[in-house]
Amino acid sequence: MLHVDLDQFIAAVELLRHPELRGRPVVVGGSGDPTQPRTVAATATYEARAHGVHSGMPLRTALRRCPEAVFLPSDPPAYEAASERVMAVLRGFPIRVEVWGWDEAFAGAATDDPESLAAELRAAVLAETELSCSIGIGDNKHQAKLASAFAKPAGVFRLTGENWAEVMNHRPTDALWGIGARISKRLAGLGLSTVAELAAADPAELAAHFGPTNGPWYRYLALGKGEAEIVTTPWVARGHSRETTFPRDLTDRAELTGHVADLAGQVAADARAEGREIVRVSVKVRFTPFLTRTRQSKLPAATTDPEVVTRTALNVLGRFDLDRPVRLLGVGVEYTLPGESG
DNA sequence: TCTGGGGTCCTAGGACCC
DNA sequence: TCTGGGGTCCTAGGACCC
Repeated sequence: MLHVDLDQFIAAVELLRHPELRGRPVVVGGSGDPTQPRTVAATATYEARAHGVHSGMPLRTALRRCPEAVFLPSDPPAYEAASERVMAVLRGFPIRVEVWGWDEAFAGAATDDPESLAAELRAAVLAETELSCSIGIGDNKHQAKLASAFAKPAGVFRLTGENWAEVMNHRPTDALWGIGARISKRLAGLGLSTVAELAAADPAELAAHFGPTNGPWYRYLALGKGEAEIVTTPWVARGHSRETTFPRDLTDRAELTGHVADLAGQVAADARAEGREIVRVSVKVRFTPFLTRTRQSKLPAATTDPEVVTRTALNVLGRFDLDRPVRLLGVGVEYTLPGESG
């Protein structure tokens, strides 16, 4: 099992289009206007990171920290196109490829020498797309995914059952793929701070604290286990959503209604374009300063009718207390899955 | 650091039914 | 009404990931 991870993907694509910016601090995000409030960086080059800028940072903060940085707008179609070229290169090899977002893929192959295969994949991707990637080798997706991070930049690393304990045991639990800051903190509260401690924990006690599925699963992760099957068929989306953070808070009822109607129209059009039927509509409202609430409604029957989606979204919006300023509105839908009846 | 947008899965509690 | 024990559906929220 291999995990292919493009190095600094968005920044690398932008530098291919703007070679004159190589070596300069570059920040990509939003419409590229660093004075726009409530917009964050999608990525930052190493030169910008040296000034303390990182992805997720508000552009206005990035501008303060690095006034000489070049700010570029985010251009998803360009990243999509670059991703397609990379995946096409991978599919040219006699391997099974499972695409995992723009800049990642898992690959399965029967080989005695995964390091050589990884080196060939890296060389081919670089030669045909000018993009650098790192490759992790593991017994399963979890191990391969962590290994590719250790391989960065532009390298190959192997993490299997053989060296798992040696490489991982001393690390904090949030080093595992699927355990974030919150769970890691709760685990630490139970005296489980390292991967080794979590691996040795009592599954029943974990289940009591984190639920019957999640608790024991965390211990599995600490033991280096994980999904090992490559799925080459395209992913079938469960649903789809659209949301907007407004540069200034909204308070006017008619404006809120208008935005929700627009968003509902978009998700309905998206569903139609994908040929999917809608069974549930949800509305998300983020109040100032940052309180987020959702309400949802199951439709009496699956539909593709934009009018039904919009009417339902407006109904759901009506169930909120809208007496506080609103900074974000979102509308999401859930689809029927193939094989389910509408 | 006044904190994007788009996803997935799990959990808990209430309603309802037998 | 002095009120057991499920099972299922639905909703809201939390956590994680890219």
